[in-house]
Amino acid sequence: MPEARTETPRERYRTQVRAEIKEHAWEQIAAAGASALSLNAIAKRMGMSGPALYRYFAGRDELITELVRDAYRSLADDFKAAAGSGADLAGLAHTLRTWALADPQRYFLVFGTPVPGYHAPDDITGIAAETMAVILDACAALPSDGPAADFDAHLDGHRQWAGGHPAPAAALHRALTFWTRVHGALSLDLAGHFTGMGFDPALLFAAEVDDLSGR
Amino acid sequence: MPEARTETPRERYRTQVRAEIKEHAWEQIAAAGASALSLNAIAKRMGMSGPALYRYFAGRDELITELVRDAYRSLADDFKAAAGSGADLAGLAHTLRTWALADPQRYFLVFGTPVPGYHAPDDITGIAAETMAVILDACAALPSDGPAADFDAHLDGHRQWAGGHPAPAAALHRALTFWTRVHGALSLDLAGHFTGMGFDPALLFAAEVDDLSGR
DNA sequence: TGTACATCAGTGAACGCGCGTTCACTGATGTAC
DNA sequence: TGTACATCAGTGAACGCGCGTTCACTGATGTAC
Repeated sequence: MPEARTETPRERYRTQVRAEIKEHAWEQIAAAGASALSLNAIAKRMGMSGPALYRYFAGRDELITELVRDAYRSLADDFKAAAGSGADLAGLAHTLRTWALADPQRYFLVFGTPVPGYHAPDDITGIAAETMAVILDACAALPSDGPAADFDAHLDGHRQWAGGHPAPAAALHRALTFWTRVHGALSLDLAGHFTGMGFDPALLFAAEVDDLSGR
Repeated sequence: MPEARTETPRERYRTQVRAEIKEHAWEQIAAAGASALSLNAIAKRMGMSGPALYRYFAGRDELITELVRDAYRSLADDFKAAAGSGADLAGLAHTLRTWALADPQRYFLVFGTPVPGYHAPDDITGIAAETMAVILDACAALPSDGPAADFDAHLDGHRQWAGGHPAPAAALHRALTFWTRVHGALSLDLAGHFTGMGFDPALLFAAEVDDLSGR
């Protein structure tokens, strides 16, 4: 369709440079953590002057927010793709672990130490909800057995976070449990708290996933 | 005993000022995170000039390492005190949660986003081992039931991290599981990932602890 | 008890650095007639 | 196809800031005789 609003060369260039800036930002974060991210350093690596970046981002804060958004987006997309390929809860756990190991500092940018006073924009919260929805689906698909925990009753009365998902309370509970357990094993591993202990963190993670799926 | 080597006034003053510097450092970390810790800012708050702090700490890095060490120390002491008062595994979980909530940024200094390239001194690893020993004792005291997980066999062959603790593999497994689950629920909570979701994070934590203790 | 000396806490100036960000400007690229 | 103009990417200088850290120095506190 020739009438379709197509990108001008300038626009294409703009989005390409923006992407390149982000790539360098990620490299810098991977190397020294998010707090060491510097616009000037990025510019230098790209062979341009510092102020040039202000053509593409309003400032450092906007760049970081954009990186956070991209990180959430990428995780949500990975989850949806996994679910689309028929992944169950264990498959989602594997997806999260792979995503985290691919770039630990990206993981920590999202799930690590919060900066006091920072609040994520609303649309980012929305992307996080997409991810949770995939988990909820997977939990609802599992047979719910065993005795109901005390917590289940509370969840039944406080389920707005599930965005209207019709899953039974036991499934909501399992979704939250999935989230916390998987992050517990992952974050301690990535933070290096298992190094030198001798056992294989991957097996500990697998054991948690087994326990989570078959109960 | 009058012969006991007693502190000179100067030594007392020194240790007191060192402590005061650390207190201001913790306040600053609580307010803006560890990456915002600044020697000059601490000095200003104490009404002294920046270089004065170099009488007490070799530099910023030494101060931070000392804070990390104190944090580990304080957690290990709390655990030992709890165990000494007869706390079981659930009691230890409560101890950890209380410790974390008392100063979330202290928690994140120890268990949060790692700085790439930083390695803690050996004595800190030793303090962490003290904490783990308390957990292992509590796990060994619990009746071990249920079927052995695949992971247990691996742990039996890789138990040097337990420091010679004679607990059976199932107890080792439970100790690690305790550690990861409790951190999973805590770190997501403290990082604000549950805010606005509607349910009570304390109840989720309690549900995890219940599951951990009675199985 | 008093004097001479050593110790040490704290100061102020200075160094060098990198940061985010603004501003006026140049030069190339695209658009309109 | 060519000319006039608008758009916009990128530069270089500059501002103000706070940082960690060093250095030579002052002045008070403690020690030895």
